[in-house]
Amino acid sequence: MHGQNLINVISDSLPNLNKSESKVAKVILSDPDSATQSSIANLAKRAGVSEPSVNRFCKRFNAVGFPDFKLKLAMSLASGIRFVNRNVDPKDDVTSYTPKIIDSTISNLALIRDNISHDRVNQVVDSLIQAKRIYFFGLGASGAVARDAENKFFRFNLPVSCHDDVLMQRMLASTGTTGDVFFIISHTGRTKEIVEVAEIARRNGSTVIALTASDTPLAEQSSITLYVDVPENTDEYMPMSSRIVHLVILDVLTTGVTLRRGPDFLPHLEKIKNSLKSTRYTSEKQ
Amino acid sequence: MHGQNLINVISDSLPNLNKSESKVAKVILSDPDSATQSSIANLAKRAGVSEPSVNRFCKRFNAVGFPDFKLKLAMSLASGIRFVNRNVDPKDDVTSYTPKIIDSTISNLALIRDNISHDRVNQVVDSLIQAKRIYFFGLGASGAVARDAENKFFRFNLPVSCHDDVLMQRMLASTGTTGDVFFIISHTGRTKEIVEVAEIARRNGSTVIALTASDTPLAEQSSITLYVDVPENTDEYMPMSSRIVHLVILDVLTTGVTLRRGPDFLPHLEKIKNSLKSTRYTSEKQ
DNA sequence: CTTGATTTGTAGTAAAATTACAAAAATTAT
DNA sequence: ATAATTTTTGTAATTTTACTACAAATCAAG
Repeated sequence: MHGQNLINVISDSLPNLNKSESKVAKVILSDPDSATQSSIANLAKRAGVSEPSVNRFCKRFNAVGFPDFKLKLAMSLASGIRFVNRNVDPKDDVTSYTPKIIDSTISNLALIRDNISHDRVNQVVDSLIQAKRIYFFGLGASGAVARDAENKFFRFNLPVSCHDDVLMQRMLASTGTTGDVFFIISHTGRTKEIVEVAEIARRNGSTVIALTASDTPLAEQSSITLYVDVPENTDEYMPMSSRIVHLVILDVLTTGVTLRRGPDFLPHLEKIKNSLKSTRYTSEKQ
Repeated sequence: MHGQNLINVISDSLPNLNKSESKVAKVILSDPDSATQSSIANLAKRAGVSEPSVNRFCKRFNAVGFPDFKLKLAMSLASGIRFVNRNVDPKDDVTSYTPKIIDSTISNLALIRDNISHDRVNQVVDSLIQAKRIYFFGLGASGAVARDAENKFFRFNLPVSCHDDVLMQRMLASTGTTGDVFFIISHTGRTKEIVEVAEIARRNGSTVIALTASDTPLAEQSSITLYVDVPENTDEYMPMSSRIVHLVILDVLTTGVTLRRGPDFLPHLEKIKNSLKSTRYTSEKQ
């Protein structure tokens, strides 16, 4: 794991701590910022324990000693992710649920950053570059993701389209041939229709790329799968954030395609950018 | 600014430092990480100066003393080095551009987390809850965002729809009345058509909520604006990440609406969730 | 060169953190 | 239950670290 946030490590191991250690933990968690600025004596006093207890606490969390612990705490505060895995609570107000939701999204992105297979990404970029035609398929929330993907890939001068209608997807899948790429986006990887579509497409010799969870029927039916295993959200109030992760992965793929195309391709992208200029009010700066 | 990076502050003021201070500065800049872990004696020795010189150096940069300086240095390393300002380079390969893109998205999210106006979010949640009808409008990439928003808000039993067609948007805006909410999403806030649509809607007494950049024509035409100022990406290879930020803000808004609705509303959400179950292959676990 | 200001270092002091060890709890076996 | 053992916690001494006051050195201007 990529250096999990110290605050969360502490709060996760809270049940495994002994009496004085948990006293220290609580004081630190209640106000981590002030903890980074107090001396060991001060913190010990606030927690109602002895100084060596605080020191032992620090060592338990893989710090050399108290100063080192403060340093690590400060760093993990600075790195920004404060509420990872903290669920939204019914009595939260804006000031608390807003950072919670954003932080949870951030932590999901950090997770995929550390776990995505670069080989797979490369393979997918290869397939997309060689494709005669690209179809982006998705249903529901993933429909919007497919839509976004179309918008981005359109700029590559590739014959690309996006479909969120099951019947249309079926028809296209069954008329697809070798060289066609069906890029299927699905959070669950278990939606029957979409799995069937993948199967049909593959039977006809098309390449099926799936952006979905691992160990799912859709993953099985695909030529290449980019796995996105975002932790299940058990909390009613927490929004599903796999969409965001999907979108960012598509950003990665478009970047991969752009780079593979080489610098000769940049003028083309520039042209598309410029074509939109006349539709806008100019900014004061210009 | 968000607490300027200490490293940059030091290297900027390098010419204004006296002999021993600049010796200290050079040692710190040459290896900031190790500086955060050394004692004042060690650092003094490495810089070839006395301990009080190091101490004075720290005070010059607004630290209480050496330990406080180390803390600040560590924090600015943690927040800076990770994300922020790492552009994709034409000779990057998958292993380098993938984390760069994800990190840049993360840093944009962290930025909005620290800067979004909670009052505005509250106002918008209020408006959405009281709305007789909600329209989500967007063009291009923002069309996909609007689409996603519709998908999410649909579950609230509110009459909601999504439109990415300019003519349709115009017609709806001009037939809107008091109580209708037009939620307009735009990265630039300068697309002529969408600004006009906002103007028309507001003239007819509808509420116009904009999710866009500050100081733009669209922001001016709106009743409430949620500002998303994602740094301009000058780099050709860097994908536009305001979409992602927009989506996450919509997550925040839906959470706000859910919480405002109170726990009585949860069964309804549950019902919708269940309605999708039969469309899926069950997971092995169940 | 001399005067005054600034910079730097020395030595002593204060504070902070750590260690070794002993007392107190808690746990286990009898 | 109670004795034995382990674990937890605190006390006190030690060591390390940082800071302060002051003096020496360096530098600049006349």
